Amino acid sequence: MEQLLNHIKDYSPLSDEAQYALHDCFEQVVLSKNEYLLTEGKICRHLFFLQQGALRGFYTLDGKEITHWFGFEKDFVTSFHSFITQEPAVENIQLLEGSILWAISKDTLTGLFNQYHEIERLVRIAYEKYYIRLEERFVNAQFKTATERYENLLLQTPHIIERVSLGHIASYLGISQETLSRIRSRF
Amino acid sequence: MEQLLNHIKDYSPLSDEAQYALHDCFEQVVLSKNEYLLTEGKICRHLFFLQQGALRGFYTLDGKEITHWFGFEKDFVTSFHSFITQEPAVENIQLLEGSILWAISKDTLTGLFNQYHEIERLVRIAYEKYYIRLEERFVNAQFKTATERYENLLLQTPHIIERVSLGHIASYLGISQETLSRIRSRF
DNA sequence: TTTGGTTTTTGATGAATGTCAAAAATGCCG
DNA sequence: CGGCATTTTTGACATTCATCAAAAACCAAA
Repeated sequence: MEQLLNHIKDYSPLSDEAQYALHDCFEQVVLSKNEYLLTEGKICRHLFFLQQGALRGFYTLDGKEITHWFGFEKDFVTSFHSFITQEPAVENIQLLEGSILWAISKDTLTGLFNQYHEIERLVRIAYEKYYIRLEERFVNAQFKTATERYENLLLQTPHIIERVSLGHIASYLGISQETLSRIRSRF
Repeated sequence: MEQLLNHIKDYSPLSDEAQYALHDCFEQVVLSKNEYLLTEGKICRHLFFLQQGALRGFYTLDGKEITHWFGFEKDFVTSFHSFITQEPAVENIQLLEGSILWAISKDTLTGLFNQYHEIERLVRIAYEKYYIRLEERFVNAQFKTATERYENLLLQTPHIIERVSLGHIASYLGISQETLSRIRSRF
């Protein structure tokens, strides 16, 4: 929980009062490898903070699993579309490692927004960071070659390689496992 | 200006007071076709609401222009990364048609956030919509074929076809102009 | 309506990447 | 340590798409 509160301070400073409120509203969730945080068709009612561990978001297309994002330590994770719209999720969230998370429900968060302007600000600022991150991924996806995408991954988040299987990384980069293997073999 | 205030109400209701404040803080900008709202290397200090017209965001890569987004009526537009970080923009924003916009500076907006919780909420909600929109584009970019991306464009925003040149659309879809021409020729 | 510039189409070719299948390597558990 | 399941690599081939070049269509201004 301290990790969460400390991390949050990097986004925007919070009054003690707001921090206490947050402290009271998050609940710990512990899951082991391969378990699911969310499955397709369910409505995602919580936002999670990943304190320790790793997970992936994936959906199924033509019988194949497409991993479109990973979550690691200090990431906020949820099925964003479902969480915001409260419609059924199109994706699954699966643990890649045993993990410790902190969960807050959408209703509770909405209540905090009403009570604390500063918490809504915090989320506004967090959104900005996540938007910029997604923008970069988008530009990579659309306008760079497979090799460039892989090099970029090595530069930006080298730790992924050690914790995630080749197949999942290939999917994440939008290329086949075989192609990634070949790219890798020529450094 | 009424379009702007009306549009904003779709995101989140606002008190009269907050509406007056917004009204006072936006300034009209009128530009003609081919003019630039922003050029690469400049810091983007404003957020714009596009009341009437069309524009594109593009950057240069290997001597070629890559159009990565379009703006049309009722869109909020800015160079997001530059606007948020106040670092030099990597992109250009160019008018595709003569347009009417409303501009607010970052400082002014920040001031409004401090004064009106409800305006910060409005922006938080707007971010959610824009984030979901970008997520969809990302999935399209990374995991769909050129043909599927074009079909998707026809379904979701058919009006683009009539207002934007083939070359710009091809770039936006991440494919060459020739390939788009061929896709189109076989319906 | 002619003219010149821009945009779009068409054709030929090559590079990048996907698919299928099988072999090799790795890792886990008894 | 040995065996089985999973992951990764390798090979052959097909497909998609980019590139280059040229022709055709379109459009706006004189």
